[in-house]
Amino acid sequence: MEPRTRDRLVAAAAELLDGGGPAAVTLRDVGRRAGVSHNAPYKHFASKQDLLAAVASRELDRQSRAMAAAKDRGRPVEAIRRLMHGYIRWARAYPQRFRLTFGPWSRGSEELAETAARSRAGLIAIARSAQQAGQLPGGNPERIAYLILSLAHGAADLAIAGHLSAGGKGAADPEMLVDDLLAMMRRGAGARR
Amino acid sequence: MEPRTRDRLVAAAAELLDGGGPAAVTLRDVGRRAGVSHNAPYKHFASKQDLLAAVASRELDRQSRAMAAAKDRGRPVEAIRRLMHGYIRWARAYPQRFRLTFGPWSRGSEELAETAARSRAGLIAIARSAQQAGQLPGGNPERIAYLILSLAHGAADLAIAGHLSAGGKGAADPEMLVDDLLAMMRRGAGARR
DNA sequence: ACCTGAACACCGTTCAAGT
DNA sequence: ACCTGAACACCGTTCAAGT
Repeated sequence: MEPRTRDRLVAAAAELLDGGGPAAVTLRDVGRRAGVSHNAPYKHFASKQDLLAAVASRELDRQSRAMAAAKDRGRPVEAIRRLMHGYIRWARAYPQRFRLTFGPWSRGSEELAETAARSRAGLIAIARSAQQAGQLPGGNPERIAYLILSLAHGAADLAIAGHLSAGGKGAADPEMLVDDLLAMMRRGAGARR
Repeated sequence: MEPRTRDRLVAAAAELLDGGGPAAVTLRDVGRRAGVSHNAPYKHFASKQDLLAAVASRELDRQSRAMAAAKDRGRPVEAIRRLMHGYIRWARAYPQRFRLTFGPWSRGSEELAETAARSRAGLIAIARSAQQAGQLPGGNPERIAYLILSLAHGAADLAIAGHLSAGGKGAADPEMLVDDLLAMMRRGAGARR
């Protein structure tokens, strides 16, 4: 059985997005790549924005699955480290999908917001485990989790934009910053016992 | 003397950008707002992308100036805190300019990259002062500065995208996360003396 | 030096119609 | 249920021309 037209449209849109951002995702090219007319996408998506939201949804889905898979593998703090490194690797490998996913497409799409929330809940749960294991400082686990996620997200975004190195030297790379933060946090947790 | 056409074009572009993102910045509207033909922008900018780069440059310039102004006011760590809070306030007040500034516009524009580098150098200098005053942990001041900047940047970006709250509760806001990180760092600095 | 108006190719979207 | 082809309004960009 052939892959569904809808899936082919989403895949084509993702490829075009990688090539040149949302502006490069023309419905005519999407249709051409999927082997249908430039008009067929409208039978599956209400608009171009809807099609792009579907691409973002697919990316968030994968992230959510990675979060769930990492939940019970190794020490909690190591799981967090692995997840954040993976997040950064994804962002740098597919900067356009990364930007799209956190763009203004969450607006309106209920399902998209839920997938993202589920993914974040997974991270928070692991952070709570790490706290209980004495590998992260105490306090609200949400705040700890969001602190780590915000750093990884910001470091990845700045790296993509080329704003994370002084004169091209690259004295700080995103993975290193995540490790620095986790080390600092571990020290903070240790001081309490 | 009337404001220069060029400046009026940049101002018009910034307003349109705030309204609806880069797609809403049509050269026809920019021209209309500046009181010239839809074609006049091409006498000042090579392309629409160039015009948007000028908007980004203006924003980076302001940031760079804020960085310089904060340099010698109060304790270094307080200056950093004030700067990061200001950064976050700017990002949330003008999300489209924030996104544009760290978008793919740095590519090609030499001047833009230099302004950004100057701004970052200012932050690094303050971080170094804070280290010497025992208000931040030791180590490479660049890494410390980029750690703080990445967190502020990431928290602001996630907040804009609506990905910083679990179910709309808003358990973590960007300013709070910055304060958490700085407090943790101060504790780390204290442990060494 | 700075601006205008016509023109071109392209794009998102709509519509009437076909299986 | 899914797709096509023509058509419309709009946009970035170019060009010849005007002061």
